[in-house]
Amino acid sequence: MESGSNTIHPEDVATRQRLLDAATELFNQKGYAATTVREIVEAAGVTKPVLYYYFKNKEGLYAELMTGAMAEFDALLERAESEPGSARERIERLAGNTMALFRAYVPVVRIMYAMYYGPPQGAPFFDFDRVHFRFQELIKRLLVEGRERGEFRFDRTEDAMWAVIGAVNIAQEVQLCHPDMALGDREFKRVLDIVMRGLGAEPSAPGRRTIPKKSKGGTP
Amino acid sequence: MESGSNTIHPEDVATRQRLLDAATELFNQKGYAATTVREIVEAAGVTKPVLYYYFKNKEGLYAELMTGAMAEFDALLERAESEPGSARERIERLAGNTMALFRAYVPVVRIMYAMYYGPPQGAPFFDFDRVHFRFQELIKRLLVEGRERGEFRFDRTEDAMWAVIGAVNIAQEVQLCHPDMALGDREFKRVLDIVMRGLGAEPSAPGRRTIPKKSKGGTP
DNA sequence: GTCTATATTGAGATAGAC
DNA sequence: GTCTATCTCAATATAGAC
Repeated sequence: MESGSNTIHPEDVATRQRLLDAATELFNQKGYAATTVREIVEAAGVTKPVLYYYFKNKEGLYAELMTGAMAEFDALLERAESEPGSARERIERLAGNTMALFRAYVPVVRIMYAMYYGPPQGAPFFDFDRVHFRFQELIKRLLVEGRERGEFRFDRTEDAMWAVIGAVNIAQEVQLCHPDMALGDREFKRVLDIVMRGLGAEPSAPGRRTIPKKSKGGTP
Repeated sequence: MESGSNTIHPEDVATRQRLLDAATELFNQKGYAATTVREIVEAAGVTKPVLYYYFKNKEGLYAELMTGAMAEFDALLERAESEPGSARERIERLAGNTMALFRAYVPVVRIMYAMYYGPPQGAPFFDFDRVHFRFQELIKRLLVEGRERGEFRFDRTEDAMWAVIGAVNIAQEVQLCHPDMALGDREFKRVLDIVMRGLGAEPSAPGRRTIPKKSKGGTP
């Protein structure tokens, strides 16, 4: 302030981040409602006014956590809308990136799950469903595109969507609840490949090299 | 007591059940911790001592809800251990029965999810993971059995298991969180069929009537 | 202002009559 | 089996000293 500097000092971001981290930790341990501002600032090694400076209040801090993570996922979906590659490639890339983001945000995601499934805690509402729906719609579009291109073969788009999302979803749940048995990138890819195969996709040449068939679906 | 009757009067079960129902409703609305005994008994139209008569206390009532549902699922798994049919049939039956049970217990399951994901609420601990693991193990065994019989074709049992469980899991989540778009028996079966196909299973003759092949895997 | 001691409330739990 | 009346106890609020 006094120095008139318009740069962000390392201490600023560090302090801000320490508050976010401390809040994340505490919200996870005791829940949002049971966590007091006092506990957060003590854990972050700052005083109350610092929290009210960076965030409006406890709700603001919480909102920052939620919107921060959701915005990243939104951005991921945005990018995924206009990416090159076959439908299958795009679905697998989207699913993989989703998992990577999920892993990076596990502590925040825990809070989201607690808010979504848990009892009301007086926290401001966030529409966690919105991004899920957007994800679903994108998957559906990619599936339809893939079917039109002849990559996939399925009757109902909804069914195919649930099969794909089921794989992503279970990988997320295991990551969240049983990190010890979490699926790595390769494991997840293999699970997704099972679904892809179920959707009539060609084997993705893991190991053996196959020549892509030119004639498809003809009479034997 | 005085009549010496050993039959259970309709009023008895009704009262007990009303308490369970009222508690379920309230635990869902406000969470376990925030729900008072007074609210439960008022909602059930009885007085406090009635609750303490049928259940030891609030924890006992809660425990009854949890163990009741879990016991049913355990029984389902028990039965599924020794059932006839192909591996695929058994998996599909198990998955279908699981979904039916899930639907029947949705209100109780909501409480379980809140306890599992939500903040601590001072409720007694229940090992919700146990039944999941048992379910996973059974699925794995059926998958291995199916592969040995030539019904399935997959490299790693774990991958196949996650693909199957992913389908079951997503069906449950949609049932729980978006009942309006919940998968019915037929829809769920179709999603599972996609996974089965991914596992190399033969198409399950949906609609058209096919003669079961006697020779399998032979050269065409 | 802050602190401690006391009051008040409200929740879970029980005794004993009917 | 159910009720009325009561008890215990912990959290919270508040008064009043410092």
